[in-house]
Amino acid sequence: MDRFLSNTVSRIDAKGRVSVPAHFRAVVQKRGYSELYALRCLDLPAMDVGGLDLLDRYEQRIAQEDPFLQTADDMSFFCHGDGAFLKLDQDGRITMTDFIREHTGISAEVAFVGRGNFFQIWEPGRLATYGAQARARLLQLRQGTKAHEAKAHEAKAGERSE
Amino acid sequence: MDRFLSNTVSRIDAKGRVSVPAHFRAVVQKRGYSELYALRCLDLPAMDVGGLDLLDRYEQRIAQEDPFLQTADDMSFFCHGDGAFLKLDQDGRITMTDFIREHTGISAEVAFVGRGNFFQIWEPGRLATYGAQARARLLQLRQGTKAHEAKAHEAKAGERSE
DNA sequence: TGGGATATCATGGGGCACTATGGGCGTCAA
DNA sequence: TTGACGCCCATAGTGCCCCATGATATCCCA
Repeated sequence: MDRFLSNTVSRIDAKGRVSVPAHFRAVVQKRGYSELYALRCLDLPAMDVGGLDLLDRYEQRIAQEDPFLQTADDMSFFCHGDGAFLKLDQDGRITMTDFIREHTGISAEVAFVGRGNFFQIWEPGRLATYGAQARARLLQLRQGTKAHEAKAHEAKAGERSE
Repeated sequence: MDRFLSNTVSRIDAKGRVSVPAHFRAVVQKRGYSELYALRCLDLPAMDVGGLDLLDRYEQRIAQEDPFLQTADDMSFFCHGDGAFLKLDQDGRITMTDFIREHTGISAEVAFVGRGNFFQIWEPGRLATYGAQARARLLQLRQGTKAHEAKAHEAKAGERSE
């Protein structure tokens, strides 16, 4: 399968390196990504990592903003900002740069989270917090607890009922 | 028959492997699943396990959302981040990874529960508790009203033992 | 109808290959 | 020189392939 799935935590070694999970590396190869790009998530303390198509996704996102406003430019600067190119060494490890650490809060351990077409890098603690929140939101959606919002999503949400 | 039916408990061996019940394996084959997709249930300490169509359904559902809104992100976070592929070894066994154990509480034994188009994996004790509660709810439903809530409470109280 | 032969299953374990992880060393630039 | 970085190797741990065993179930034939 060629999708990034599941999540793992690995330790950063004394030199600041982390092994990218073997399964993820396999996906990278299967998808033919010759290079990995890491971009700062706009609204989360995480990095999005993927191939060149990841850049397209961000450009679409930014294109949603009014080009006459400062916002679009800020967004672009923020997430493209520094060199966000990740190089896999020959043992399949990447180096956790300050660019990554600053944005994610990563220090000793890294959580890799599959997201289908790309994956994310998190500080494990923050990931747990965010994950719990995301689950709570989904549960709410499913149970249609919030009368107003639920209405809007009702038709769609009936999906997962078995 | 090509539905997952009934339930079984099997032991995990010293290497962390469990045999998937032969009957389930037959269904897997009949349905042409080449890989198994496992997903952490949103509100239960269980894993849903099925073919790739299970994942496809989620992805199609996500595609209906605005990809840059939080709902889409939450959904992807759930079905990709909390999902994994299970590999059947050639003896029809799967390995109980920490990924599964953490969510389900599984340690020494696994309960396989048929659910029609997919099946579930539980820690046997928790399954028993949950089953009792489900039966209590059904009973309450059949008896028709909230007038019998007292009864339901009684049932729950008797069977909750965590 | 009973009893053995056969197939299938659950379970255990050996062993190889690969993965994660640590560390040595040279190179290049500040 | 020092520290960041790339390249290389060593080692323990894990996953996965393959085979062996005993228990059950199924079938066939006397």
